[in-house]
Amino acid sequence: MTISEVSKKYNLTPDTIRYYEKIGLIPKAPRTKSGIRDFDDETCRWIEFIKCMRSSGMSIDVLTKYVELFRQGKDTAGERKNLLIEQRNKLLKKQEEIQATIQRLDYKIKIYTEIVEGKRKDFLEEP
Amino acid sequence: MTISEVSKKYNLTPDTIRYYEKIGLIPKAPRTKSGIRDFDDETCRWIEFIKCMRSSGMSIDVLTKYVELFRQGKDTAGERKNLLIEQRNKLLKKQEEIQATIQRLDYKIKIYTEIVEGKRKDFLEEP
DNA sequence: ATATTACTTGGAGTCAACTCAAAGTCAATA
DNA sequence: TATTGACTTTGAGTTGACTCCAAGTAATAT
Repeated sequence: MTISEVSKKYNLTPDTIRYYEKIGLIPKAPRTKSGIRDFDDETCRWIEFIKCMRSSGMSIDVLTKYVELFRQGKDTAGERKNLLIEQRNKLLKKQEEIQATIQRLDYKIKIYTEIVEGKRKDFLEEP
Repeated sequence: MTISEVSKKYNLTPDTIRYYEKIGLIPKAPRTKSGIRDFDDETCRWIEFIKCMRSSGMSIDVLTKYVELFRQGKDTAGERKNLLIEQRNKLLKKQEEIQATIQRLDYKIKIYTEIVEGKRKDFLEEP
């Protein structure tokens, strides 16, 4: 698979994919004899994994650490597990923050609906 | 309230609060005769509101837009409502992404637990 | 009266995560 | 054979969101 095919498949720009490879966030993709990247399944799985993790806001720093541990082999399984647990906890916290914000937005949207429908004229100009 | 008091109350640095004021993310705080900020309740409520919205990852750009509409008065209530709805939808999407990532992490953590406990020796070195 | 401390400003610097530009290579087509 | 288009690299530039610095002022403590 060429970089542009992978780029379409995962909706990442070729530049981003090359950047991820450069910083060690995904393995170095195999190359054709003329030096062009020819992505194999394993590299694609890494891209998909990284994309999923990044989409939740996980930092590149943490992910490169994970990838690095991975490359060091099975002895680092425990450390990788701890890293993932820590990140999961961060995501849970983030989820709570988002939940709180959504609830607040729901309330404000309700108020705005009443205002817009003219059912509430006593609107205090408050955030 | 001085800036350092507000800073402690909301766990934001004074620099961040000044920055928020400068870019119009919060109203200009009242000043003492010697020019020092003396935050009132309304400004504090804005800070708290902005802090909550920012904690969910909402962009400064969108929030300044909201604040700007707010300043334009009640005619913009409909537009503000739409803006909030759009942001709520974004947060819902983000929440789903995080949820998907957490589930994936849960699975991986389970696998890692088995590996660490020696219950799984057939581990394929896959992301 | 001087020193300390907390504030003020404008502007520069930092960091994460891309994103773009320039110059070059290679395979395929007109 | 020449051009086209997709790839390559290195390195610089951008964006968002702060964060820090230097120089200055004002109120308070010694």
